[in-house]
Amino acid sequence: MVALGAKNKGEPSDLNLSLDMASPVTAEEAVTTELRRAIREGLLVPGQRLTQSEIAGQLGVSRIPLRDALRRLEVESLVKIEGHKGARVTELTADDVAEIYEMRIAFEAKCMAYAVDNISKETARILAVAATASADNTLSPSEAFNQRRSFYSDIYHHANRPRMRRIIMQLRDNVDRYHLLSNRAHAHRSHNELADAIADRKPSRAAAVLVEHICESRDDLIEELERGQHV
Amino acid sequence: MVALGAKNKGEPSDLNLSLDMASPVTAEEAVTTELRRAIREGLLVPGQRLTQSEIAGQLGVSRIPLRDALRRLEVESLVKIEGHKGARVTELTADDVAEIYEMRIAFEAKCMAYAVDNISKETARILAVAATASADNTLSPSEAFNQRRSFYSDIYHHANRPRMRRIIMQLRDNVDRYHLLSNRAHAHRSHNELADAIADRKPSRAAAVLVEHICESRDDLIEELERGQHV
DNA sequence: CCCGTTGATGATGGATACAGTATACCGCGA
DNA sequence: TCGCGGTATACTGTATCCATCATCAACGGG
Repeated sequence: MVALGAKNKGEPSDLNLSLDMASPVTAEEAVTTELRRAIREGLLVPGQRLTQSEIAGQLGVSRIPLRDALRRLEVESLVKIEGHKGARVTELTADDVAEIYEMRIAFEAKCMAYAVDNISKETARILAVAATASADNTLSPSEAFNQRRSFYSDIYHHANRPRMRRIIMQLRDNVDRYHLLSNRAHAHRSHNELADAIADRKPSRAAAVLVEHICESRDDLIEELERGQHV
Repeated sequence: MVALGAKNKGEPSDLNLSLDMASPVTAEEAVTTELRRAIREGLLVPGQRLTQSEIAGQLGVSRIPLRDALRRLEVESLVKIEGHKGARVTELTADDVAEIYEMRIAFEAKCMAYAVDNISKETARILAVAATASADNTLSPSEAFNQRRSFYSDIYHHANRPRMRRIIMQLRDNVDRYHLLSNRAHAHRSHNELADAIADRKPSRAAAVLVEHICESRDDLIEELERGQHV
């Protein structure tokens, strides 16, 4: 079950993947979760070829559940499956990133406002604490990322928009993997402002702060992407 | 290859499905398209159980491509797959519909404005003609529906927002199948207004007309749904 | 008479095996 | 030497088969 990257052929497939097999009912579910995580955290880099037998072997499962997982991830735009040619991790252009952020802004602003509008005073306090905590960068970058991710997931949960929340998280997954490069200078200040707005339960202010934060993040990423392309 | 509904067991599975096999490269692709169409057009009603062997047999394929298709449709929220229990066509509550429409309004308004902003004068004229044509109800309800659907798909294509467009079409698929019941009284007027706005190339006006149109459609559907629930 | 248990049945999830297609490599000819 | 064609290979797509789990009904006990 535990996996091992061994047969590097030419692609940089040094990935070591493993399934936890804790909660999921089916292997396909476990594979999907693991692959999604691997892509989000950059273990599977954009453009990388995903050979079915290879990945399946590394995960200790057959090709069937792996294919199911790939189909799902394709609808989530994390991989691209082509005819009889195979699957690859999707690559994003600057335009793609801009479009994704446009959608994120539209939905996340709504959800943030709804959430802050709905939550009780105690919940607001708890979430504000979580916001400041996720700004503390005493932990590793990837850990901090997961922290922030679950923080937003928690907040948006209170917006009572399950479908919108799901789309938001998918959109985040699509761009998050590119954020390994970006600098996170103003993240602290933004998150603290957001925590204040949440604690004070001011929906429109929270949404505004969030939008500004997302815009900064977007501009960083796009700049990084375009710089990388010019090289 | 041609299918035939025969073995009704208890569920109202009178469906007759068939694959065209024209363009698609893989059987899974054909199955996905056909199932999506069947769900959108109401051949597969919400809540209906989708037994793998049955559907696969009716489509003349094995269970494998069918399962792949189901996985995709699950991410699109058209079917719900549960553990070891099977797949069903998803049902929508009034809240779900409201949420979906909220997202549609946000995205479609943007796309309509972008599209009208981008298109040339000739394209505007062509699209306006298509808009009025799709309002002419000399053809069957389902035909009119597909006409409108492809009309919007065409327009949004000019918005240069491929991801947003894809999400929009998925959201439409999720609610369209409930529109068989709804009355389409004001559709004519709205579409004519929209055609004018497009022909005049006024983005904000086109978006406003569209939003109003979508809102009317939403209210019709929600009212219908709640009436159905109270019965 | 009711309820919990247990066995049978059917469907789903997964593995193995096979067919078809795209790609790469190699040889041939200009 | 370069371009082209053919074959060989490797991977994908699909079908068939097996294991596992859920559902339901019958049976026995309280």
